[in-house]
Amino acid sequence: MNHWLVKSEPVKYSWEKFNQDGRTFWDGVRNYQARNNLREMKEGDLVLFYHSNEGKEVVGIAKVARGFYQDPTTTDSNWVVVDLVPVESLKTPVTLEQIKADERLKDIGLVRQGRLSVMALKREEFDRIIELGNS
DNA sequence: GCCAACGTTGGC
DNA sequence: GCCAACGTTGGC
Repeated sequence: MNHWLVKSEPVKYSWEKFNQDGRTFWDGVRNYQARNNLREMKEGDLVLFYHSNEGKEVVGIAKVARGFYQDPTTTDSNWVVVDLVPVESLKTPVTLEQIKADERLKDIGLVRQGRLSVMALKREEFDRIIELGNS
């Protein structure tokens, strides 16, 4: 199983809204690197949900409910989406500041490649963030 | 609101 | 195929 992190601006699509919806397709990715990551997501993979711009913190855990398929919001076959469902909220959100300050997390994609909106996480990184979020 | 980082586009 | 110009993202 793989681990991922996706970003969303809460103004556009927040964790709260996601939980109300119960399920969503992750659209709007228009970057090849992010798209390639979407294509590698498999049903059952776990995904951290990060709020960019406002909050700047990891707020919850989601799960891939359906692997990639054509983005229904465009006819351009370059772009795909995956279906996500919420799993649980972190007890305390893990801020970007905490991540940068953590010896084990300071090299993750979120810090090194700030603009990428869908990225892979190592299991250790994923587990560490969960640990911080539940302590 | 500014700016750094970085991806994309287009001229040559 | 290089590189300058430009656009977008996201932290501050």
